[in-house]
Amino acid sequence: MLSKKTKYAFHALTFLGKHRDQKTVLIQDISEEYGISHKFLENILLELKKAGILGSKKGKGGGYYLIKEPKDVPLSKVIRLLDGPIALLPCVSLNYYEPCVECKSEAKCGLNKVMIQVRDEMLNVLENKSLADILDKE
Amino acid sequence: MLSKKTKYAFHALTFLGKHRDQKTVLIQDISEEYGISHKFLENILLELKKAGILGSKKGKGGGYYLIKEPKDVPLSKVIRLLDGPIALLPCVSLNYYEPCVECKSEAKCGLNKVMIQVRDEMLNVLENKSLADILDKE
DNA sequence: CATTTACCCTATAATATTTATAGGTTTTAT
DNA sequence: ATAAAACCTATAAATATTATAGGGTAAATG
Repeated sequence: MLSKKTKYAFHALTFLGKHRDQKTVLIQDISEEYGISHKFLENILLELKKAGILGSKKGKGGGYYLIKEPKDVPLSKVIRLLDGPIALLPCVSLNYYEPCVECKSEAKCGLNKVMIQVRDEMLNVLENKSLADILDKE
Repeated sequence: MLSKKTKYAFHALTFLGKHRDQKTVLIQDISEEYGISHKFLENILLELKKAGILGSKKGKGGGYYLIKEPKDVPLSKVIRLLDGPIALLPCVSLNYYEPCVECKSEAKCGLNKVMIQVRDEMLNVLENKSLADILDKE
């Protein structure tokens, strides 16, 4: 399951995607729409900004806005950013690789090999679906 | 990511699958092979037994053994048993459904719709890969 | 039939992660 | 100047995961 952080990130991105006609959107508008604590959401939006997905403007009249085209925000990017690895085991993660301490040889580990296949099939889905697909269905 | 519990379950099932010629396998043999605490593993094997995947024999000469054919133990079954939902959101889980508190209408939620598609594609992979696939690659 | 072996069961402690809060700092428009 | 709003870092609270403990129960053996 995704963490609440990631789910909230998707909600926020959806809201921002639906209001691209506006210059900026307040944190508060998003937090009220989904009943998310303002401060918690703030941290999430900051991370999305640092990742280059959102832009922001400080001061009066400021707020957040979507920088990227929705089709250029794959689900995989958001999940990796807020939740970490998509792979089911550390030893098959592309972005967060770590060896399994109990494993004597990855080359001989059947679980490792199967989980690489699972990872590739999951990635195929999560990299090809994007914020645009969510917005299309709203 | 899978929990250690689930990863250990896969290790144990792999070990039991590789020793199907024996009548039974000791918890200790498995725990030593993978460096898993005996007691922690015991809880995991018990759950696998309650789920009808393993059988056991008490007393001297006892131990665990695989009841099911490896091809009849899909990854999805083990993951659901030890880790819970496969779906990325509670509102799209088939086996552990819960509505999202922040959601006014699932029918109008684009995130919900996309995550249903993701779930179906993930399930397609996890239901069609089984312990047999792991054993084939050992 | 006593003893040993090994699974069975429940509770609880330790640790890690997630979720949430707090409080100040900086920037900008008016 | 003042108010509005994002920025930043630290820490507290809650929850989930991981691990341990200790006795209970069944079966085999001599």
